[in-house]
Amino acid sequence: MDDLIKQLLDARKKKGITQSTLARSVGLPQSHISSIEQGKVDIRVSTLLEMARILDHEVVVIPREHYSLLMAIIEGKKDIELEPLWKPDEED
Amino acid sequence: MDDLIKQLLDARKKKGITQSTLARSVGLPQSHISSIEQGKVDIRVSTLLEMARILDHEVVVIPREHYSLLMAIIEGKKDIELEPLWKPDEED
DNA sequence: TATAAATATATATTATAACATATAACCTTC
DNA sequence: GAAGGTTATATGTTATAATATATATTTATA
Repeated sequence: MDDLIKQLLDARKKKGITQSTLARSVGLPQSHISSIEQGKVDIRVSTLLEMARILDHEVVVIPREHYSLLMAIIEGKKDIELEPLWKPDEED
Repeated sequence: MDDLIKQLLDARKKKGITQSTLARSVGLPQSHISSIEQGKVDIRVSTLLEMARILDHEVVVIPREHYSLLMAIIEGKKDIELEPLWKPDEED
C-alpha cells in the first residue's frame, strides 16, 4: 500500500474514529474511504490534504537530503545526527 | 497557489530544468505541467509523488505537532528548539 | 448466536485529471 | 525585430476519482 495512505490509516485508528466518521468530516462516502485505505484508488491531492487535516496531520514536500532526519524525528529516535549547521573552516 | 505545488515549482527552478524536461521525465505533456504549476488542476497523488521524486524531493505525512520543527529544519534555521527527548524527573 | 457496528463490494452516474496535439504569448539575445 | 527557447491556452478524447446508494461481509459485543 502507498506509504502516505498507510499513515492516514494508522492516524485514523490512533484517533479512534471510524471510516464513517472520517467520511462525514471529509465529505466522502464511507465506501470511498474504504477504497482509499485499501489503496484501490489514486486519490487527488485535495482529498489527501483534507484527510490529513482531519486526522491532525500535514502533508509536506521536503528535499530528499532531509528525509532520513525528518523520519528519525517523527519516529522519536534519540541521538539524531544533525548535519552540521556550519563547517569549521573548510579550506583546501 | 497550493503550497505543495509552489514547492515543486521552486524545486524545478532551483534544479534549473524546464517544464518540458520535467514533463518528459514524469511522462506528462508540458501543457499539463503548466496547468499544474498554475494551480489550475487538482492532481492525483501519484502525479505529485512522481514530480517530487524527479525533483529530488519526498512527500510525507507528518503529525501536526511536528510541523513547525520540520519546517524549521527545512528552512535551515539555526538553534532549533528540539522537544526534549527526556524530561528531568517531572514530579509534582 | 443474534445483534449491531464497522468495513468491503457493487453498480451506475458525474466531474475532472490525464493525454495528445497544436498554437499562441512571452522572453531573451543576436 | 527575427529566431529560438520557454511557458500558457485551447480543444477534443480517454481514464478514473468522486458521488450516491445499496447491500454484503466481517468483526465485535450483548
